[in-house]
This record gives sequence, C-alpha cells and structure tokens, in this order.
Amino acid sequence: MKSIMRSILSNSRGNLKDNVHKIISILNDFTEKRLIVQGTIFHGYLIKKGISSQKQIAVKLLIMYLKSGKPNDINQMLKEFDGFNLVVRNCLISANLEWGKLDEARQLFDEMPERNEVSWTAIISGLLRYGRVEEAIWYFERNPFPSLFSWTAAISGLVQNGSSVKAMKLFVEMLQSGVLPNNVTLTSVIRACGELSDFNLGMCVLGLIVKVGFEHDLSVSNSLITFNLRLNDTVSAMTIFNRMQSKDVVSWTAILDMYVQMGELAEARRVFDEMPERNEVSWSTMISRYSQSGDAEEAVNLFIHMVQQGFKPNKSCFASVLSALASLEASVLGKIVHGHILKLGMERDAFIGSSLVDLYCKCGGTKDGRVAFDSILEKNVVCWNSMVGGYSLNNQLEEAKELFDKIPRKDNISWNSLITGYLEYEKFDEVFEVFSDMLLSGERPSKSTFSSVLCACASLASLERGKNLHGKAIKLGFHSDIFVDTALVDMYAKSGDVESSKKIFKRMPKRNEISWTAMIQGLAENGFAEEALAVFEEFEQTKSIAPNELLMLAVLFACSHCGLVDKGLYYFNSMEKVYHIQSNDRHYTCVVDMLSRSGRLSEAEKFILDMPCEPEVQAWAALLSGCKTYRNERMAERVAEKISELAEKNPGGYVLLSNVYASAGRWLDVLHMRKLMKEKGLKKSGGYSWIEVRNQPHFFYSQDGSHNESSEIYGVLELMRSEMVLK
DNA sequence: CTAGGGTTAG
Repeated sequence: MKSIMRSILSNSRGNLKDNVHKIISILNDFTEKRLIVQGTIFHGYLIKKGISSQKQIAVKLLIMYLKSGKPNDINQMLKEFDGFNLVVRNCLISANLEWGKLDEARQLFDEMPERNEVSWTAIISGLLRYGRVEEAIWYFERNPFPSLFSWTAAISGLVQNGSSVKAMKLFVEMLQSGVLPNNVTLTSVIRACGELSDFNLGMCVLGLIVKVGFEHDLSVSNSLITFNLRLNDTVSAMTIFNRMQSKDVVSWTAILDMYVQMGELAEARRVFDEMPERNEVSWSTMISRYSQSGDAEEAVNLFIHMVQQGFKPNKSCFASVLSALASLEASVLGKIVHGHILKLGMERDAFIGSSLVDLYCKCGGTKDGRVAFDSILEKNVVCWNSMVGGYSLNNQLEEAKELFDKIPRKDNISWNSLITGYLEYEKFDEVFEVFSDMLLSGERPSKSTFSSVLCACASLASLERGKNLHGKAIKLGFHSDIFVDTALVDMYAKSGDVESSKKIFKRMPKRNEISWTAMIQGLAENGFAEEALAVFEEFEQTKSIAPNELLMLAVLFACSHCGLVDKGLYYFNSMEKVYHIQSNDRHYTCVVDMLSRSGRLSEAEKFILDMPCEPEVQAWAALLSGCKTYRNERMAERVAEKISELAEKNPGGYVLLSNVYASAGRWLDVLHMRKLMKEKGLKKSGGYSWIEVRNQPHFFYSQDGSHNESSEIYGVLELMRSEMVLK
C-alpha cells in the first residue's frame, strides 16, 4: 500500500493523464481482488489530493464500492454522482445483477431515462446468467442496438443456461442478419455444439472458423479442445493442444481435465504440478476433481495451499471446498471458510448457499443450515433439495415435508431426498406414500428411487409390494442396473424368497461388493450358510473387487451359523493380513458368538478379553448365552458381572441383563433391573412381529394389545390344534 | 460479450 502511494506521489509532478491511468489501473486491481479496505484508504488519499471527483476516477471508485457488495449505500452514491447518470445507472444495474437482485436491476433498467448499448447488453446477459431465459429474450427482441456484442451476450448466456439449441438458432439468425461472429461468439457456439454432443454441427462451425480466419485464435482453440473432450476424442484434443503456438492457463487446465476424464487423477495432478502458470480456475479444477472423486482431504489440503500462495478463491472454488468439508463433517474449518464468504458477500449465491446448507446439515446444525438457505437470493432447485435433504438427514421429517411441498419446480432429486429421509428413519408408510405421489405427479422414478423403495420393502419383508416394484422397474428399463438389482436381491432374500434372489443375482451383468454382501447375507440369514460360503469363494475367485467390512461380517455370520468355527477364525485372521480391512467391534462379536455357539467357551472369553477395542454388550451377551447352553455357571457369573458394569454406560445393557436374569429364573434380580431402568427413565421398546396380507401389514406386539383380531386368530389356532391332536 | 472450474440424493 505504502509503495503504491509513494509511486503515485513521486509521479504527482508529472503528466496528469499518466497519473489518471495509473490510478484507474490500481482501482481496477482493487475491484477485481475485492480489496475494499485498501480501496477505501486509497480513496481517502485521492480526496486529499483533490482528484477523487475527476470523472473517470469517480466512476471507477463507484464501481469498486458497488462490486464490494454494500447495497445499502446505493442511494447515497447515486445522489453524489448525479452528473453522469447513464454510466452510473449501468454500473448499478450490473452490480445488482451480480448480487442476484434481478428484480431491482430490472426496475432500474425500466426506469432509465435513456439507455445505451451497454445497458441493454447488461440486462440481457444478467438475466440469462440466472436462467431467466424468457425475460432475457423479451428484452433482446426489443433491443434497438443489435450489435455483435449483444448477439454474443445472448448466445453465450443461452449456452450457459443449457439452452444450446436456442443459442444455435440465435447464431443462425445473427449470420442471416449479416453480422459476422468474432472469436468470443465462436467460443460460445463451439461450446453449444459440445453440450449437444453434435459432431456434425461442430464440423460446420469449424468450417466457418477457418473461413473467418480464427482457427489459430487462442480462445477458439481452447474451446475446440473441450469440444473434442466432450465427444470423447482425446486424441484430437491432444493434437490441437500440441499444435497450438501459444498456450495459456485455460489450455493447460483443459488438458488437466482430460486426464481426469480418462480416470487418471494422478496424471492430472502431475500436469497441475508442472503447469507453467496456474490461476484460481486451475486450482478450482484440481480441488473440485479431488472432491468429486471422493478424496475430500486432498481437496481441502489443496485449498489451504491455494490460499497460502495468495490466490483468491472464487465462487466455484468455495462451492467445491465446502462440499469437501461437508463430506468430512469439518464444521470448525467450515465456519472459518463461511466467515470469509460472508466477508466477500458471496453467501447469497445459489451454488455457495447450497454447499453451506449441506455443510451445516451434515454437521447436524439444521438451524444454521436454514439461515444459509434463507440468505440465498435466487434459489434454484439444488438449494431446495439440499435443505430438504438436510432436514431428512437429521430426522426433522415434518420440516422436510413442509419445505418439499413449497419447492416451485421439483426434480427427481427432490423426491428422492424426501424418500431417503423417510427410509433412513424407518417411516416406511411415508416412503410408499411419497413414492405414489411421485408417480401421480408424473415424475419418472430413477434407479435410486427404486433402490430406496425396494429397501423399504426389504425392511418390511413386503414381498407383494417388492414384486410390484420389480415389474415397474423392468417396464422403465432398469432391469439390469446394478443398484436396482442389488436392492432386488436384498428385498427377495429378506422376504424369504431366496430362489428369486439367487435368480436375479446370477443374471446380474455387473456386481459390486454390496451386491455380493446382499447375496451372502441373504443366504446365511435364510439358513443356507454353506451356500453363502460357496458364493463367497466364488467372489474371491473374481479377484476384481476387494471385500469390505460389511461383506466380511456377512461371511463371519455365515460361518457362525453353520458351525464352521475354524473356517470363520481363518477368515477373521486373514481380514487384516490378506484384505487389509480393520476389524471392528461387530466382527469381534460375531467371532465370540461363533465360539460360544460351538461350546469353545474359554476360547471365547479369552478372545473377548484380548480385544483391542471396547467389546459390544452383545459380545458378552453371546458368551453368556453360550454359558447357559453349555451349563458353565461359574463363567456365567463372571460374564453377568461384566454386563452389569457395562449397563451403567449402555442403557441397552439393562434390557439385556434383565432378559438374562429372567431366563435364569432369577426374578428378584429382574425386578431390581426393571426398577433401575425406571429410575433412569429407560423404556424397553416393545418387540413385534408382522406379516403382510394383500399389501396390508398386520402387527403382533409382544406386550399390550397384540392384534385387534387376536381372539379370532386364537380361535382358528385352537381349531387347528385340535385337528392336529385328533390325527 | 469469452474458452477452463461450481452445489443436492443414491
């Protein structure tokens, strides 16, 4: 700052024009880098020098303040700059557009006493930037200055909105009206061809490019690289890149993205590290790619490096890093980044807002998430979905439903977010209700819709509904989708129809570790433990997929249920050595259960005591049940002692212990336990069972009430019993 | 007025 002042001062005796140029370039720099504090100090200096109201400088100062995002001072400024209204109003319009205050911008535009080409171009491109295509076209058609600029603004705006067909139509109209494109127009048009994945159209445009003489233009070449990447022609992309006489950051970033597209993230990183020049977009690209491919930590690391090296993150970059922070549930770092965003006035942006909503909700703070949601100015469907998803995630399902009903234009993800919320918290009736609303609304269910709703069927063992959905999925062409098929395998197995489950599993063209887990677990739970292990051996021979924790748990469960203790121990011991999977408490419980069931009680006890992590209460319970079966009362006494210790910490332990005492006939201890539970305000959740008859589940509760037709049911049972006794 | 980078569910 001081050095800038000094250089101005030393020049102050020189040519005034040179000084103005210098001041303007400094102000431009402050504006671009949003250095509002430095800018204000500099403003003070200019006032002192008596040149702050020089026309060009005054406008630049105004733009700097406008871009720094202080909408409340607008009116004051307008009054001060009442000499050159048109320019100032244009600035105001673009500033309002930048803040997303579209209606204010429109009002300002409509009330302008006179308008120039810049005013028209600003309002058209601004509206397009926020997807208000209809309004933009309305203005475009009334534009009295249809210059190359405004044609280009409209075309590029349409492309950015995904309305590439409309953009191409406009381009043809432009050519017909006798206006020739420049390199800027052409880059947008090539992008449109890429969005449409239309090779022939691209070739036509290429002909035009050569004809107009832009084939060696840097921007045009860059967009041609991207066009070829869109069409998966990496060879042509690389050829263009190699033939370019001059390359810039954009070219390098495009090639970086090419390697990502080819699945070579490491190679992309190498390009990134060796690029001759990097800017905030190159950083953004690398950060977002790490975030998208699941390496959130590296994304955040890179972001920190970027800031340390003095790069100013922009909206896209913030959106990417917030998404990475959300998946890491890093609320502390998230709040720091949020602070910076607030300082820059970017929290009103839809992309950043959505990420903030997601971040806070993933960290459990739906209230903070809602604040972030409410501060977004122009909400798109993603913002709504993030908030609905956030409520769903945190079991605030009423809020989720209420907000969902307010979404102006719902998309597939809106429906799925609500459905997964209900599924997660086992509100299965609501899952089906929302699903049928979805069908009624005309929204086509997607693969993830099917996998969620099928999962609800699996949890309810609702075979009829599951079969119905299976039919619908086939009709919609999802019959060989890996997610849908896996859900079907699980649904049929959980509903007891192992044959159908096996049939679907067998004809799956592709399987992932979840598919294999569903099949192995399904077979084991239905009493086909040996077959489950055979499937696991088949899995091992594929060698293409590594098993995960859940798959190994299913395998151990199978071993435990067919008495193959040594095999189970073998698999357990090879988990870390062979498969590099850290065994968790649930795996240990499974092994304890396995040993206890086969009577190897002292081994089980030693195993439990040697565990590197805290054993689950269930592990002790499994051992205790073994003690009971094999009548080892002394060990039972020790284990019960241990369980009651754990019960202090784990409320589930009381329930378990009271059951253990009950089965041992120690009723006094049972009473004691119940009393303790009551004192601690614990309730034993009632067990129940259910069957489904014609899509209608019938519940049977272990405690009160049971079933409202229980007398009839018992009547029939009695009848059947007497029949059986007679024969 | 521009090419390269952005958010949500599974």
